[in-house]
Amino acid sequence: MIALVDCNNFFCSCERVFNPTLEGRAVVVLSNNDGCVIARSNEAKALGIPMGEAAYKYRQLFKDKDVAVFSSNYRLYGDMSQRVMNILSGFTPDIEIYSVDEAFMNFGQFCNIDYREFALHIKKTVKQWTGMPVGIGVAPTKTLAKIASHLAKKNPQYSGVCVLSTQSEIIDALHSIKVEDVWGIGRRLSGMLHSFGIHTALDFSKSSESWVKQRMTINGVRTLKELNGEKCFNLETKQERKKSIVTSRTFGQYITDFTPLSEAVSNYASKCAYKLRKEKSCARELSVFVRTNPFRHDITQYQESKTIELPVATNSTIEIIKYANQALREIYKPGVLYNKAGVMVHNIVPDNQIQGDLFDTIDREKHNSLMKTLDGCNDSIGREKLRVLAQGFSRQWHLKNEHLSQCFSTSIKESIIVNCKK
DNA sequence: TCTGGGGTCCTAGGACCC
DNA sequence: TCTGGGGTCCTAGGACCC
Repeated sequence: MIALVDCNNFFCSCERVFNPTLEGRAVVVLSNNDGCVIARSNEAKALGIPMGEAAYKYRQLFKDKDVAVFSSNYRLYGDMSQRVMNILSGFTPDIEIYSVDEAFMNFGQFCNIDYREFALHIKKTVKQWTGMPVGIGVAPTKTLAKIASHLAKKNPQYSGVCVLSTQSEIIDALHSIKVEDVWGIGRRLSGMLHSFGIHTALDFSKSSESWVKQRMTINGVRTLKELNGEKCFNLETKQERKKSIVTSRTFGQYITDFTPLSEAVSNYASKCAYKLRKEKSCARELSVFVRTNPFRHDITQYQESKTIELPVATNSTIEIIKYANQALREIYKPGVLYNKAGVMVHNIVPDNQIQGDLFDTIDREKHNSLMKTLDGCNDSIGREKLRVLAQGFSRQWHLKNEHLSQCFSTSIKESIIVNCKK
């Protein structure tokens, strides 16, 4: 059996843990730039606030209904996530951290246990130790565990835990789930399935393999088999090396000049380099992209990207910033109202398996030790305090986040620095 | 006025190899 | 009139996930 532990309304719950007055109140968390609604408490869902909608459309409703609005505070959420995952890892090392707020756990190794009792115990422990409410679904496959956790949240009588073990329990569950709510079936495929009269997970589970293969490729077949109790997705317990890393942002205001655009791109490049070093990886390719606001039909649209192959795989901030700017110069067009840019690194290799270059002019040892010092400083005194000059200080591109909560659980060192300065 | 960010996998088709 | 068989690699586009 496989369990899926899923934090309830994760970002909202993180805000609540440190601000109990929010209990019982509608809470929403907005995306970067306070753009879209990306998390809602149950009370906010009940008010009909949809997921992913533009926040400005709901300003009045927020005011009228006294909704607590937060900008996203990813430091806080990342730290809370780690705490929850640490606790789960204490129950079994056989765990896959699937996303910031979800983990699969292998229950197969436990003999003679009552799955429901065990899951309730996990749920209670997480709540007690971190304040985070979770729902748990237990079933023979990952896809069914997803369905079980969905049911655990929707039906109060389950008290947050739903176990699907017998055939009849599974059939009842499949009957109650819409096909578009099945893991792996998105908007396009569910639309197609509806047109064939397939509306519930149970309808879909009865489809023939060849029919599904033809219309939904091999992934559809895997989902089909999983719904019928056959494991196709294994637990990925060890973290694989990332195949690509992206840092991109929508700007708080439009940018036209090269210099601030270059500063923004340099900052994203620096972030990519930092992420690479944390993964002990280097990249052999880098892309930069820029674009205008696609929602503004009144302005000339422009969107371009440029990919550069690096002579030697690297994770040096200095080098990556240099190539990012080289790429940016090739796609920069004056007079354009840019509203987003990003840097992507790919063709990633382990940092100890790098193909050298006979004619390399860079002292890589020196870069490495400089980067170690850079990270050491920034990890202890606060992010990006020490930076490459190209990253600039004007921050014309900085994000709008007018409703940011404190970094309750991670800001101690930074506040010490501030106090020392005072 | 105001609409996020970061990933993965699969397939078809083209180019190329012997 | 008639033109094989088998394979790899790359890319763009589409689909999905959180």
